[in-house]
Amino acid sequence: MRRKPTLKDLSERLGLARSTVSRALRDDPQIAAATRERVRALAAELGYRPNAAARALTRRRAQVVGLMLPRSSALVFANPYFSELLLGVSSRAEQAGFPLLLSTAPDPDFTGWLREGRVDGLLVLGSSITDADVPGLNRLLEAGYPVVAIHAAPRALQVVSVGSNERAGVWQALAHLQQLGHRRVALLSGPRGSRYAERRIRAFRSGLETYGLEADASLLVPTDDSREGGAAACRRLIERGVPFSALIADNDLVALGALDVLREAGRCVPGEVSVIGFDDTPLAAVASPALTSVRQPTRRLGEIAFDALLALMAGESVASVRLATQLVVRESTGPYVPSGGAP
Amino acid sequence: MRRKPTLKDLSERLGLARSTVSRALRDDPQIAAATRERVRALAAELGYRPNAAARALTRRRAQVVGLMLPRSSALVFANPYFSELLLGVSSRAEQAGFPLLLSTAPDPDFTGWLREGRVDGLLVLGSSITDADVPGLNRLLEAGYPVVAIHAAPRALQVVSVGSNERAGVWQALAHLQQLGHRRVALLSGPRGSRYAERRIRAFRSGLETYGLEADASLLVPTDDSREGGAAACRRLIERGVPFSALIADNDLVALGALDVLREAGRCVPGEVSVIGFDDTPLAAVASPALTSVRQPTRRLGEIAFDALLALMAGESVASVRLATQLVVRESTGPYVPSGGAP
DNA sequence: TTGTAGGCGTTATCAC
DNA sequence: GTGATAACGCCTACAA
Repeated sequence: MRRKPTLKDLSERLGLARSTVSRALRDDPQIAAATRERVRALAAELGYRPNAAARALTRRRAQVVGLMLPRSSALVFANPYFSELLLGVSSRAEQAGFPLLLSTAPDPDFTGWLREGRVDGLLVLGSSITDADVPGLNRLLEAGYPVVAIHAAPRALQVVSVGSNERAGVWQALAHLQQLGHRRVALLSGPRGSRYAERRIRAFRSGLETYGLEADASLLVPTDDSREGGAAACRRLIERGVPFSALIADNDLVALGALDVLREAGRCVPGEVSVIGFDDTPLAAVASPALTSVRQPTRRLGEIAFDALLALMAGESVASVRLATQLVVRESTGPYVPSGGAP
Repeated sequence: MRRKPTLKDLSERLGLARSTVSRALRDDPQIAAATRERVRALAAELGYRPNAAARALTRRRAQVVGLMLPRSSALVFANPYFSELLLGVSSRAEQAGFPLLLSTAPDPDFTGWLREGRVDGLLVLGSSITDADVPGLNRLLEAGYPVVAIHAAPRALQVVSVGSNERAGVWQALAHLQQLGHRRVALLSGPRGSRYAERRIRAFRSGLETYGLEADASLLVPTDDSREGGAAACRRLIERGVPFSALIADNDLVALGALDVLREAGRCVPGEVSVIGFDDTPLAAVASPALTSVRQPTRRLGEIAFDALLALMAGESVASVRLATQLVVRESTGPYVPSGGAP
């Protein structure tokens, strides 16, 4: 592979100093128009491009931002949710001239890229941060490295985060079901023990109380956030003979799994059971019956997260953001009809 | 932000030469075990990490590979197809220790990253390469830069490509329809003029002949590869009164659009019209009726593309690959039933 | 086994 | 306006 041309090559062929050439290429106002043109012409001819590493070394910034989407967390790309997020982030990053360095490692090294100077700022999925990661990340944050968490991160982490108001989302779902007359609502939650799941479970419990719905521990089933997981959870509910006339799933995939099982079991949706998904991914609209789902403004979230990071990198101070969710009502929810199972 | 520790810092605090420290950290066999431990201990204590830019500068490699998924081409992330691809690529990249630099710019600069030394190799979506890009890319390839195209690239480009056998895919779809007794099959193709679409149109035409199906120019409608585009195309077909009993869509989204319109129009699928999608994305299984679709081994494609790139970077010679497609039969195709429209 | 002395390609700081 | 020169942080001969 032929050597790439460098500033030195240009300067020698032009009989100019390297510094002059460098300035000419970045149109420094103090350079004579004539020489600037000479330099640019040759640069174009040789196909010169400044070396990124050398530039990063002297400027002390890589002009890259990192995005960590650990595969472990919620199947990443298999979940359309992440596509949306990536779309939001990447569109802004592109505009700002910061390519994205992407990691999907199951067990991510949150601090490495930043400390190596590989990236100037970092976007992380808050839900993928474990308690074990907190001390390292906190040290980094205290040292002033720009980091933004997407979705809520552990409380102990002093990080700027950008997310949606999940509590309100859960309540919107419950309010809708209550208005339809439902009283026994199941929750197919996320993996037991994940902060993320716990948060929604808390929201669910308090919502039950607020809306005067029945609280019953057997209505709460954990899943692994996949379609199969949703199916398994729903099956468990049915096999145990737990009466319920509506269910809220942790995401649209889980809801689809539940739909599969309800169909198998001959329970009509929404005739006998109402189903609500979460995230309002493209799958929701395609499903049959089309899913009522709690929309998170995912793409917007990605955009806002990137903008926040950029501001942090510019030394501005930035506050965390919580966007509103919205219940998108489709065909999978309907009025409560007293019948066989539910009392 | 506190200065990051460097080799110099370590060496001074240890009373060693920078080179010794450097070697110790990369466990050079020629370093005394004792000093190695001393060095590592301090490095750990200070949280030392070698600076990526400096390392890239001396080693002449960035340890990064680029992936260009131009937004313009087929809606990128909105299409689950790309999620799969990204999943394949990133899983391999992760293993190999090469973070991915991602570009989604609508008008990508294919050669920039490579010439800046920002990446050591490049994965591009073949379908996004325009004829205008060819000369620049060819120069790069001749200079020995490692590039792999995913899916077929322009003929004129001497690039290694990894794709699936789309021709065979189209033929599989046609064979299936022929066996079911269909004679008039429509094609909702990709954007007029895209190489990609032209390729499939050619495959379609030759397939019609091979399987003895009716060739009729009015059965060929271009779309923009979106759900709305599919709907529009199908609507056009119906409004023009073109008789058809089956259709093949350019991708699953387009097929969904067609499904929407057929339902509106009161044409039963698969009773009156059979529909076949392309790509077998997760949407296909969720649709109702579930879509028969031509599966491309998309994730595998991503893996293979990355592996090929790695081999190229290692100086090995690599051949292009064409993987087999597979027709996944679901509910949207059925036997031809003579009736109203189709002769 | 360790140290010395460049060099990687760019930018920034002085001079001229 | 332009030219030397010294960083930036690491690596690799070559010495010792």
